[in-house]
Amino acid sequence: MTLDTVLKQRNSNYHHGNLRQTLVSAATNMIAENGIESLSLRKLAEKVGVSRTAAYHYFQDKNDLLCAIAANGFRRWQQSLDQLNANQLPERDKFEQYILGYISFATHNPEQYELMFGRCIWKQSKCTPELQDISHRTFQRQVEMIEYWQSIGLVSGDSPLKMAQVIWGTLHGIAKLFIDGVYADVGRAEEIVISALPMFLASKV
Amino acid sequence: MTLDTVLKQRNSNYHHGNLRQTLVSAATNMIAENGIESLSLRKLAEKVGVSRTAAYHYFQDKNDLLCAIAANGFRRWQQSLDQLNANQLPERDKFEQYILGYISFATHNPEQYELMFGRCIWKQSKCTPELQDISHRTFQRQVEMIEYWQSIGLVSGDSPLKMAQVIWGTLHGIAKLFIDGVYADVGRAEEIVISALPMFLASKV
DNA sequence: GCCAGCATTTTGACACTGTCAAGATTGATT
DNA sequence: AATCAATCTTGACAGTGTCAAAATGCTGGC
Repeated sequence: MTLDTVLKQRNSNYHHGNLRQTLVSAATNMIAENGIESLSLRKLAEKVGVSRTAAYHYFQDKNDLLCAIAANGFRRWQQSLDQLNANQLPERDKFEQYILGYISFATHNPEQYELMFGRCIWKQSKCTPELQDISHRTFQRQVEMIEYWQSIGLVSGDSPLKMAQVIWGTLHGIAKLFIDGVYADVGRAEEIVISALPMFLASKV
Repeated sequence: MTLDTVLKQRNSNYHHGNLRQTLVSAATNMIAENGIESLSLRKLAEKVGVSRTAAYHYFQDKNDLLCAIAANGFRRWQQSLDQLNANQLPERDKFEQYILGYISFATHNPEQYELMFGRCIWKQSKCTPELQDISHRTFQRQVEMIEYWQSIGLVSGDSPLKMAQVIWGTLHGIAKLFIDGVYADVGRAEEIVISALPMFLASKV
């Protein structure tokens, strides 16, 4: 596809060029601004400059689109894990960075986070194969990281798997209490999670 | 109001008698069965045998009704705390019962729990004065209980308030991961939270 | 160069939702 | 018995997700 083909396609609404990706990113912006519940396919279509049902050629339904947004979130989260592992830090600091990174990701992308880990998609267990796949891999990876930190004696607990689930639970819970507005001041989330850190560590240093 | 007045009111739809309470309890049942998102005022009205907009005489809008359900949830939760405190148990066992009770309440009333602690009401900060009041009292009480357990050396941590928030976060997070279907088998929630118990305790017994 | 076929987008329609304004019904009070 | 206020209903409107059928434009084969 040549450049002017793309440009020509930009002008006409027909054969938009990359409507699918445009829809996903526009939708991601819209939920970030006004929340998941106020996203409608019609407003999205209008924003993108396309008719109300155009999205149905790329997504089975609204849920399918939301799954795509969530999957993107997992990709971003995976990248930040890669970045963390690339650093040559002492494992204790890595663990701390992991925890802070989790809270930071959640509080800076609350709506995407909700799609990734919230009831919206998982409860009705209407989960795209793509999302199923990447989320499962991410969960797995998370568990393995914590299991590793436990195996080197950094993290406490007897059952590695259970401890991983507990730690994840703590991070998720603190994140959600702030994100959802039960606790008011989101800025305090990191502070709270730092105070949870010694709880996880085998030697309370 | 005499008995036959009530009975007469039962037959006619006009002057139902206690429509407000009927609506709340019917709605509570409906969300328990099919989830919050599939509750509509119209289906509710039909179930109760009343016209679509009848509820608007008792509730400002749908959110107002949901707040009433949440407030009821807090009342129930307060009662279970009363019951816990009435028991003459060693404090360690009380703490364990508290934790198990929390998870049990959440997993047995997932939709009501979501209304009490979830984004649905709090995020848009559209919170009834009644709900504001009782929820605030409950949060306060919860914090005080944990602060107490900490003051007698049962629970670890330096800042009592922060530790209370961390513990609550952990319970909330584990509950929500199961409730929302991120973790599959809800039955394992109690098992997980029990494995988190030593993490909270000052002496790991 | 043109046409068939295909991918892509639109239009029309439907059932469903929350909510408002105006009217209807009924029990209680005078 | 008449009036009033509380209570409930009807009608209406804009907004939603989604389906079926039609319209549009690109592309490969002649």
